[in-house]
Amino acid sequence: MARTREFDLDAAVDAAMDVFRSKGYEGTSMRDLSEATGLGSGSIYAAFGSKDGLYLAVLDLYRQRYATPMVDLLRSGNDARAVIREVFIGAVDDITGDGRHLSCLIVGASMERAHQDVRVAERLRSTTQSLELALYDLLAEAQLRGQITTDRSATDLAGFLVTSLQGLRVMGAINPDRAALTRYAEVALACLG
Amino acid sequence: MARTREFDLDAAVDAAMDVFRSKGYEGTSMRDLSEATGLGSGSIYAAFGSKDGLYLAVLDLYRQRYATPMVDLLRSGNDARAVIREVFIGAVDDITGDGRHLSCLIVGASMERAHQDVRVAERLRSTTQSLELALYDLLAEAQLRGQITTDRSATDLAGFLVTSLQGLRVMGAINPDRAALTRYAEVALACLG
DNA sequence: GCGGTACTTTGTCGATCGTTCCAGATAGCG
DNA sequence: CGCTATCTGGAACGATCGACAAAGTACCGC
Repeated sequence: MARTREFDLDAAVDAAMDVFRSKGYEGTSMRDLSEATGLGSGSIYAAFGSKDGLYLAVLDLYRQRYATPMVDLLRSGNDARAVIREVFIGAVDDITGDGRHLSCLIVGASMERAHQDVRVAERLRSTTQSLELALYDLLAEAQLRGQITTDRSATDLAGFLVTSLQGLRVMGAINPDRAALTRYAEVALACLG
Repeated sequence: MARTREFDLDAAVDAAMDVFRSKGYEGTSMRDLSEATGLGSGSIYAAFGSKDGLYLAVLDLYRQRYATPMVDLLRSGNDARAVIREVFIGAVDDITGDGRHLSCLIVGASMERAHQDVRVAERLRSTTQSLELALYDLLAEAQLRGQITTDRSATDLAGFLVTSLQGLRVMGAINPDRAALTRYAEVALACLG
């Protein structure tokens, strides 16, 4: 080994995340990424190989930071309705959190990149599935305990909830009205019976 | 006056729509648009002024073609639950219709353009609002007739349904499974009580 | 402290970006 | 039929795109 890397790789991915979230994939140039990370383009290419490579790294960090904690929360063993509400409220907070207009990378990638890059599509499917699965396990047990409706299968309810979450992200991008989004989320929660 | 315009302006916007829907705004080049419309770039700039101008024209055509009929259907005076189901089924059909991966321009614009172009943001808000309003009128009357739940205000139910519709578009982009999307839509409809 | 190696920086590559301009073609008017 | 205003396609613009190579720099093992 020789000279050590001077910059924090994670910090660079973190900085790049903000850019991709606010400008999208195609709307972000290597120059934008250089400025945001403080790295020369050479360093970026050495570390990530390409713009796509950096984007994938950003997507993975995003999943690790936002999707994984969500799944963990759902699997924490607490009351089903309570944790699901917590997840929804947390999502609304994310959406309306600051005025920096940082849209959800998952939804953005779904619209812009899923059809162009199979690696992105795989990650999106994987993320969605693990979220659906965590919800399914939670809902199925709650159904057994008679805590929520059995009119619909746990599978359908789980998929529906994820759909609602994605919908909230879109609505929030159009009109970031926290009170309204919260009420919409409450309607979705009420579907659990 | 002298020479008249030779090409069909609407047809050009129509052709451009497919490109923007499959590649997004930033991912579409003027070359793509020239090829799709069969026009030279000079003609495009003469007719629309800029890439943004053409995009706005495309967005307006999209609203006229998809959003307006939806509103008309909701205002047709038929049974609330039936027309709402029809709207949702129609949306699922759109999403899974062909294998050409044409994503919803409204959702795409919400994610990619709403934060960058105020004219786009205005149109998105206007479209969403007229859809919500049509749903509100329909739901409020159905509530009076005792056909749907009064646990939630018609306003919240309307917003929730639009949110679900947007969510279906996102989920469809990740995994265009018509049967699954239909079941998720049915769960949303069941929320009407 | 020295050689070697990995990392960083800088400059630049050809391609392509959105846009503009121009020369030729064409249709309406006198 | 000639004139001319307008439209057309394509050439060309400067800027910027993603990507890369070479040169400089700092660190490790010896």
